[in-house]
Amino acid sequence: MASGNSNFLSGVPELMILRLVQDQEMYGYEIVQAIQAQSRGQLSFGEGVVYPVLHGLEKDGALKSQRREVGGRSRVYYSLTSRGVRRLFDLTDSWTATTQAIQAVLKGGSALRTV
Amino acid sequence: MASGNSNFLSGVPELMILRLVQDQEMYGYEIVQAIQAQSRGQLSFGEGVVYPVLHGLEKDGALKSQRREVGGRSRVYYSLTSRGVRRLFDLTDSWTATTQAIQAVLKGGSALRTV
DNA sequence: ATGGATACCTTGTAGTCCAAGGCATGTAAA
DNA sequence: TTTACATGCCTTGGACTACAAGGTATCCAT
Repeated sequence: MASGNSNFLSGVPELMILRLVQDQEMYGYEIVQAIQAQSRGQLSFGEGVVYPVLHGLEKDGALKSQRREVGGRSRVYYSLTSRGVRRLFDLTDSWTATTQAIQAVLKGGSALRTV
Repeated sequence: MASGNSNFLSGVPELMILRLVQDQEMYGYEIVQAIQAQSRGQLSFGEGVVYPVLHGLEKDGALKSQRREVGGRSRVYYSLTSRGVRRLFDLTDSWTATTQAIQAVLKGGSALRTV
């Protein structure tokens, strides 16, 4: 049910996916639900968001995939490559820096009052 | 000079603008520089970003404008309407909730380990 | 046998940032 | 004087991205 992801989410799916796959290899459908669960329903990226990002990351060499049959189900498991690890670090840094910068502006002109 | 705003910025210009104009009425060109200054160069939204957002917000009734001549310069000053105040509050809440949700996922499956 | 969950996928649309350009005025340097 | 730069407004075109919607297929429970 959870939906209505109002904005502020550009680039976030990629970051979330890389982070989740860092802990353990996962498949697309699982990732969709993990994001909902771990964000307590706040975030909800549909399969139309997740699958294209997975394919893009694999194409860029940040993820590697492995198709596997589990209980009569065909799943595509993804895991991080060394390149993906680097990418995750970079994105995390970028995320931190960006949110801090935004916070600085939200807080007010403290940077100006330093005069 | 400052540029290279890598991602994570969808909807952020609108939030920044509303927040800045909350403190004092400002004009477009001034806003462009204020964002750079207050974020210490981390954020940099060009005029091609700021002006359309200003026009959109005014069209939505969140901002009201007033053209004024200052030192032979023609400036368009923007200030918040009551609707803009409401919008700023909503966006700020949304921003906070979203970043916290993202943080929760970044931190790890603590939500799952609660089992 | 019907529906729902699982599991993969693609298409089209809409929204947003952004670089690049264009116009006009003031001021300072050359 | 003319050249350049900062100020100040604006729009256009492209590119990216989230998202809804739809499509296929299997399994399980009703």
